[in-house]
Amino acid sequence: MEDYWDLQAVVRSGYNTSEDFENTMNNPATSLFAPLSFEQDELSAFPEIFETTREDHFHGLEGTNYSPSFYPPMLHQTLFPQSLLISTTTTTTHMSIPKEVKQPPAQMVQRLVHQEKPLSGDASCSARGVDSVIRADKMKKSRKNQHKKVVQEVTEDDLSSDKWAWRKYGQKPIKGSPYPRSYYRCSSSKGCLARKQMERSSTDPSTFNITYTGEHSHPQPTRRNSLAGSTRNKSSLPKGFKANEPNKSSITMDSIPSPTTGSMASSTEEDFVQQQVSIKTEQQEQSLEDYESNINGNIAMPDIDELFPSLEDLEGLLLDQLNVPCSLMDHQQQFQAVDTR
DNA sequence: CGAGTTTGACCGGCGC
DNA sequence: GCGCCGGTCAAACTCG
Repeated sequence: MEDYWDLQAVVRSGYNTSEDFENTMNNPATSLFAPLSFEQDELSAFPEIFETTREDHFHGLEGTNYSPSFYPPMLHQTLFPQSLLISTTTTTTHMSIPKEVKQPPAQMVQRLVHQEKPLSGDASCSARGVDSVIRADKMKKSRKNQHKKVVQEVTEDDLSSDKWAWRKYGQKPIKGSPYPRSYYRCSSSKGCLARKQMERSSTDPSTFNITYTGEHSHPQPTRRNSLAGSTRNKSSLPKGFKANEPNKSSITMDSIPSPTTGSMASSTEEDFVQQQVSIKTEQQEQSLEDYESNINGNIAMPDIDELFPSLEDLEGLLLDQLNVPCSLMDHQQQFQAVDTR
């Protein structure tokens, strides 16, 4: 049961208040999928979670009917099995769902919310010649870009799932960390302001803390590292990071944890359901990525409703395969009611 | 030859 | 004002 703490953290992060969360936990249908209940002191142990609002997730999708947080936890985990990492201009959310969900919350919930200070106004450039002024101005522009920040903790396997093309432009030793931090910028488009910082976690060297700043000014490449002739950074691991590390293959759906692991006996029926849901998950993740990248690229997009299964479909899936009656429409209405408050 | 990486230098922010 | 620190630049280098 305790294996689900992170699941609840993710789901809870979609609620505006702890009260909303508790209400949902008390709903019989929802609690069916979220059997674990937190003690009050456990809830208060992670106040930062409640600072994260639904708008933080899937930023840019406002105004659409899409509202992923109303899925009950089991479905939420199934549909969005990895990190929810969308930030607004003022708040950054870091939600990491590890493949092995065995660790206590304190070890896993790290930096949840960042508040970036606005840059101080007219930082005058010390005159070291025209080049310095131009350079400083460039730097100022790029640093202005940092007001949007997304922090992600990933395993080495997940590094290869980054579909953007990055070019390394620096590496620095960081005080307090035995591992250097690498700096990358998007190499797909010249004017793209997207940046990425990668640093091996000092607490868990098998994972990396990745910070994304800025936004891509272009659609996502159809395939990762799709630059012509570029084969040099396939592993996405800088030299210093690769010591004793074999090249990892791309993430597969097989590696994504089952939401039922550890709490339900395995069976062929469940395997079938998991398989079907995994297929949907892969399609949905790709759809969401495409949608987000195309928003950035100002490309006309189909209605968001076309990208995800209807609630009726999901209800049918639950009923047919798990024999679990559940009214997701009620959940949606419940969360819409919360939204309008 | 083009694209990515390495690495020392430079810059601005911040705390003292 | 000074020094530390993180982020960036850019020349040199590497690789396919």
